[in-house]
Amino acid sequence: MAADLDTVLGKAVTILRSFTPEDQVLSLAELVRRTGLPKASVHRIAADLVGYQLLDKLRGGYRLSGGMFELGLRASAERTLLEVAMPFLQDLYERTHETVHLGTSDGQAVVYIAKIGGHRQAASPSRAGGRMPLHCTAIGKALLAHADPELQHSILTGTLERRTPYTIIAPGLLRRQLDAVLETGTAFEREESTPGLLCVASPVLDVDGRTAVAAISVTGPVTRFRPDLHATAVRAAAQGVSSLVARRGGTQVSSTR
Amino acid sequence: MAADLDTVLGKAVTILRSFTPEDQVLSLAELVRRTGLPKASVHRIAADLVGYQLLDKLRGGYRLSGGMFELGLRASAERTLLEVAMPFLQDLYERTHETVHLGTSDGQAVVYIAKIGGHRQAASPSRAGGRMPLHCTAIGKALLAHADPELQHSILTGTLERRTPYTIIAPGLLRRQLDAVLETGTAFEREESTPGLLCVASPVLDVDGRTAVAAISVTGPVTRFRPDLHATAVRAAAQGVSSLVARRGGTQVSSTR
DNA sequence: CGTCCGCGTTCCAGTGAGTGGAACGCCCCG
DNA sequence: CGGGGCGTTCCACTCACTGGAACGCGGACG
Repeated sequence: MAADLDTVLGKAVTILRSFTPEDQVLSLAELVRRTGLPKASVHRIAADLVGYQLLDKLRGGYRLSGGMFELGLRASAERTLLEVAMPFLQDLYERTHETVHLGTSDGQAVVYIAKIGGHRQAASPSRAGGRMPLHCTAIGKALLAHADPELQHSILTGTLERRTPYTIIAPGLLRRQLDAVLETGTAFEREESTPGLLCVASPVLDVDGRTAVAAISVTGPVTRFRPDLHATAVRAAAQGVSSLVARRGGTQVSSTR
Repeated sequence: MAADLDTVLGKAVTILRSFTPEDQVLSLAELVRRTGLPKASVHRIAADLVGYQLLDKLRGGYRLSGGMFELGLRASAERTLLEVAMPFLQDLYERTHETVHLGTSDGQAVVYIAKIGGHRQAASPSRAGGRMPLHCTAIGKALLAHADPELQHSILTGTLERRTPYTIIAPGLLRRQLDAVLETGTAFEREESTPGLLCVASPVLDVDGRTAVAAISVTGPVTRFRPDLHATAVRAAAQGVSSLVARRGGTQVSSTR
């Protein structure tokens, strides 16, 4: 795990990794502090990295460069949905500090792939691998809205399980909500699956911009959670994942580890 | 330019760079061939890179890993619109083999920021820095559709310059096209600015998902170009840029080089 | 004005990390 | 069985990398 600090490569990687989304530009001294490496070494290696277009040197410090960005993009293709999504989920959690979920459909129900945060609320059946009905979760609605007509029909005409007093069991209302999802790109849930919990979700779309590969959501307690405030952040994250997943066909959901 | 091949770092970078979107997985032998480095060195360095989570080793070869991807994402924030967009423009060009444009609005007209391809058609006023009216180009329409009402109004009620027999000069029709852009995320142009040229464009949206930061387009000759075939690719590229530009406020259009 | 501090840069002699040619084992194919 | 391509391992040489130290600069402070 710990990058080997006794090799050039290890030092270089350590330097590159000490940049964070918060601190884009780091001075030499700051790099020395963060990495614990000798000043001269950091100076030399950073200079080399600039030469290799992995860092930009600007007055005031260094910055990860466009070359680095491009290299990362190349890595995004052929990547697993989870791998691509994870940074976005992290980011989303940083912004909202509420529980973040990534989920797909197995054709009948929501299947949760990943969950971040949620120190506050224990458990919920949303642990990775957990399942929940499509009709009463934000992720489910986001997926269902983009699902093929048959699935929609079978869900809408089937029994809509009542999980809470607020679960929507009227097909007409649900239908209208799904239409709204297509228009706004955002799905909501208000205590429809678990009392006290609100949720916003956005679909991760395939290249065609129609079929949903997965959906991302943010969940929080009725007491303080304002779903609409996070709607754009959720949508942005979902779009980000969409655009990266979309490149080059392979939509393998699970890791081949 | 040429990465220094006599240093560990240089070799490592060379190895990383020899992965392309087409060839995701490279065998050791293939890496040796591409880099021209001695087999033993490639083997050792690749192994190290795996240790640093920059490469995955899987049966059959190596692959840029999730760690690499994440590092690239970090580099995307604080990046210039052009820098972020460029890889997507490249990719779009690879797919379509038609002229690709990136453009913004300066509040009155389209300003072209970048252009790729177009060996076939000479010039056009679209060279980076060039300007074109908003009402008769696909990029212009994409931008205008998301512009604030005042700008829309002033353009629609002003004189719509007739550049070709096909230029749309009826405010009503233009208005309807702009509405369509908002719905579909795609803007079209058919010989409205230059005889013989068709164009598809999609807006690069800001975090809020409403205001357009820029737009991306693909242009081709009437003779063979099928705009609708490329619509999804263009939209995907634009969304990709959107999601990356959206992270962390700074939308600086030009480079600070 | 002098002093001090933090930062970036440069120097340089010592040395061990990196080097790469070569040899090895494996598998597939003819 | 022999040949070729591939991944892996070995190892003695050496030169690229090391990092402590010294330097120059600019800004803050008294």
